[in-house]
Amino acid sequence: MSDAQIVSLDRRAWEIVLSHIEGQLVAGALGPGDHLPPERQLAADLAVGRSSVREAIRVLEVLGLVRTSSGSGPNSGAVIVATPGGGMSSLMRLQVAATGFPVADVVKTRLLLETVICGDLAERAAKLPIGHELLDAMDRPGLAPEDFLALDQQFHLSLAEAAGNQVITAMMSGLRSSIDGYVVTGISGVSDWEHTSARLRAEHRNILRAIESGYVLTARTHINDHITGYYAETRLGE
Amino acid sequence: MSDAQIVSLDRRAWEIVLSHIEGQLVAGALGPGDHLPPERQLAADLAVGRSSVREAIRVLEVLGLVRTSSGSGPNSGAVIVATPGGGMSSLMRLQVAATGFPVADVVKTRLLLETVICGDLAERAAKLPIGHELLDAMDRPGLAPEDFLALDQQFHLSLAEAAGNQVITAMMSGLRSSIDGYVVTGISGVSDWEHTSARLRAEHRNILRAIESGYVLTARTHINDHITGYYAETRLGE
DNA sequence: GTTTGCGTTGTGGTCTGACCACAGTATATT
DNA sequence: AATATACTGTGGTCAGACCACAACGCAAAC
Repeated sequence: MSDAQIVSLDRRAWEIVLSHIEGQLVAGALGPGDHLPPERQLAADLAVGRSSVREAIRVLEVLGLVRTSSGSGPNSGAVIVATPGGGMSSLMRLQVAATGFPVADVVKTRLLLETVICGDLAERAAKLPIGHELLDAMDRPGLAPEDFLALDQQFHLSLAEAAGNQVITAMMSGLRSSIDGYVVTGISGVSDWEHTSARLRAEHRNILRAIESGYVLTARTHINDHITGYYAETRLGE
Repeated sequence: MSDAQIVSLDRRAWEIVLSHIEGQLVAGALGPGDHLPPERQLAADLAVGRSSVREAIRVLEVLGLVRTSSGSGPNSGAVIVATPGGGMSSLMRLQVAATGFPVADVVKTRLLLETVICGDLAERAAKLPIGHELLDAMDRPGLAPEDFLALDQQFHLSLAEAAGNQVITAMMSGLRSSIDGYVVTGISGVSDWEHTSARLRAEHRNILRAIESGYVLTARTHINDHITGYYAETRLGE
């Protein structure tokens, strides 16, 4: 069921380009920080049109594998970057938009992953200084709901990063941004934002305390209730 | 840090096209089964070049949102399909190739997700007729290792599908195909394939039995040992 | 009347060539 | 030596021209 790789039996020209680059990646000939050849040269080398090269590079860009910049000098051109978060976000956001991913499934998956993350962190009794900083920032009075949610996202993402699994971190990033629109819209349905945000902040503190104290089950329960409660309040995930 | 959507403040022309289509998706003006306008018309409508439209559509295609076909008639053109598996596979495969995703993290994530899946299925004591069919097919004598692994992949994917979470199913699909090359290469390091495949088949049966009997913890343990054992044998995930 | 065959039409797929904007770099000017 | 200027190479974009392909419609043949 997997696609044919490396061997360029691809029919469309842009797939030839994509396979070629992928082949160089797996062979180690290309890696993070390296520059792709200029589009014109790549087109000439592979005997395809420049537009086909561009389509392939466009795909790589959206998938978070390259960053392109115009101009001249060492910073120009297409550079391998391997930042999976952006690609995962685009993918999930569009899939949710096209109803390929039900919002409820996104919410459930987030709940699942984050519970595991917090359990892992608690088992190691991990210290989370960045988390404390973000929570302090969220305590600022008069913080707009949108800014609060942005910090909230950073907080949860920092937990994923602390867990140290890059795949899960990217997934969490994608999951959150895919329902970001719904989350932001959801706050309009909250009657007393002050009260809600105070509760969320307290729950965050509890989660952090349980993790740093090494209370595995408590951490899991807290994060589970935290997420479940918020989605229940905003009528999401139904 | 999500991207700006819908509002076309995008700088690059292809992003305008992508935003436009995404906007129609979230608005419900486009959905699975619908046709995108012809490339030429879309270019004219949005006042961009056709090549920019093509770049956007190419992205959507790789992400698993549209299927394109030439020719005329109701089957031609770009059709919304929302098949997330392909997009997730491309993304993860390329990220692994570019060392954005360490193989060890992929393996850990798969282990995590599949454990949860089997636990869920066991809680519902789900019946899995498709799983039995696949296992029967894997019992065929003289089956080539590659074919065995293909069926193995289908078996594990069928568990994910049975669990009913489309996000997790897509993730499982992507995770597996991203390390497919390593898995296939790994069998060359197995000294006695007959013995190994017999063990794998037996473990599959045990997993299925535990699930259908509703033994949650047993199912979880079995799937965990099954995956861990295989990766240990093929020296993967190190 | 039915079937067969062929041209028409509209779609994506591709290539070519031509610009533009931009950012470094080299050169000339002061 | 400092500054201004021209040059070069990069991605970004567009326009136009083909091609292959699949469906449709109409006409000819049966």
